[in-house]
Amino acid sequence: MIKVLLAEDQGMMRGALALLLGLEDDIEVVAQVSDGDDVVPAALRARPDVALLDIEMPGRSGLDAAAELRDRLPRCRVLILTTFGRPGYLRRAMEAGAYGFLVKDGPVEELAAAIRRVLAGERVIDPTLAAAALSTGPSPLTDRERDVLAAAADGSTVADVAARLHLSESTVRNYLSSAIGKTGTRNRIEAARQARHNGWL
Amino acid sequence: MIKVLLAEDQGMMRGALALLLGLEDDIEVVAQVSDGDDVVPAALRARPDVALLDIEMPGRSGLDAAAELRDRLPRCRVLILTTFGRPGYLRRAMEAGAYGFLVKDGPVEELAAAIRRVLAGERVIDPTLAAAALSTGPSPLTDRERDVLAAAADGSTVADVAARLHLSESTVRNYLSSAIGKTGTRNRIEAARQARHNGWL
DNA sequence: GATTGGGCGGGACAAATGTCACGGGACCGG
DNA sequence: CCGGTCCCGTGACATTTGTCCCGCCCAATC
Repeated sequence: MIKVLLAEDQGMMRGALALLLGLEDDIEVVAQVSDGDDVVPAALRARPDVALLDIEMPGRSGLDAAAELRDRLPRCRVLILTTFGRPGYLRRAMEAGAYGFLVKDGPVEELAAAIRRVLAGERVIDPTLAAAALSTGPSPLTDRERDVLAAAADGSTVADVAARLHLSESTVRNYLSSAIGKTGTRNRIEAARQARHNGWL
Repeated sequence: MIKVLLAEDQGMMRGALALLLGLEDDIEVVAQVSDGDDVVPAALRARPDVALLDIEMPGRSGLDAAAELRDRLPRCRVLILTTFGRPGYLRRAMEAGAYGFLVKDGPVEELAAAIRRVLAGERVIDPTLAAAALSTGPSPLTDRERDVLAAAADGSTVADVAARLHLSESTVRNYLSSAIGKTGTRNRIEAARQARHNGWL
């Protein structure tokens, strides 16, 4: 019996997946959580063989949870299941020690198969996505540029961002400018879109 | 046997829901589509009793599809199933003749129950959401303001928007300014966020 | 020990953005 | 017919944003 932990914030999705996985003879869902912060505690209690993690969740992201799981529960294989096949997400998932990376677009049948393959030690990654991740390259943004861009993405003015990050306005403008330059875009909005699209935020 | 059409672009979600609904004794999924433009043709072929529609899809939105279904297949009850409980979405769903409005956050058990209730002529709406929709009020934006704001939301400059909508730059600036004023925000980014959040785009 | 790159900030400038006041035309309901 | 509202446009203006200089400090690296 393969013991699976399921981390997914959308109730209907989580319920449907749990039900669906429960139909498999060799799979048992031993824990369900809807908040990123609950992943590790639940895993320590339930000791799953495979953790199926969404990335976008309340609390910490599935990527952060994956990294912590690798340290605290190395026997548990992590399988990322996400809506967006962003290159940067895949890269970060691999760095966090994930064994597999699935997008929610694919057919449901893939899921149980991926769980079995991951448990067997195989890596499960969509080849198209892997190619995209490699061709896109790692994020060109420095930590600060990323922070500033993220802080400005919601419509905050330069003054807002400066206050929130304890920087001078000049500094904020400079970081935004270089982020815009590195992303090859024309303004902060396009830069933020681009960075988000690539999974750099 | 209740015949259900399922329109949802995310493969895994669609597959899981179909499987799940298939487990119910009195429900049969007679059609599945992943593109908004396929909804009406598929419905005309399969003649479902209930259409379960996502809003955000490639092709036309589930709301538009709902409106067309009401005209072309009035016997078919529409049930909207969406990720975001935006007040404007609910409002538009009702105007498009939908019988129910579910958010994907809720438990899966709700789904089959909602289908049966909708078919019985009942309306299915989350009370909290209904209250939010009423308190938020209808969109204050005129059609043009909405178009311009939507066109500017992706980082396009005023010149881009003007060219795309065949307007003068001055006009675009004026519409943006009034949209910003009406949403009570400070710039186009906040205005777009606000409008999107309320389901006004 | 010198070079490089990142973090941080200043100043000055052009361009884009947001605001305001003001027009005209169309259409609709009272 | 008149008032109101939306559509579309102008011109002027203040503010914000984006760019390009410059500087200093620090850590890693060669």
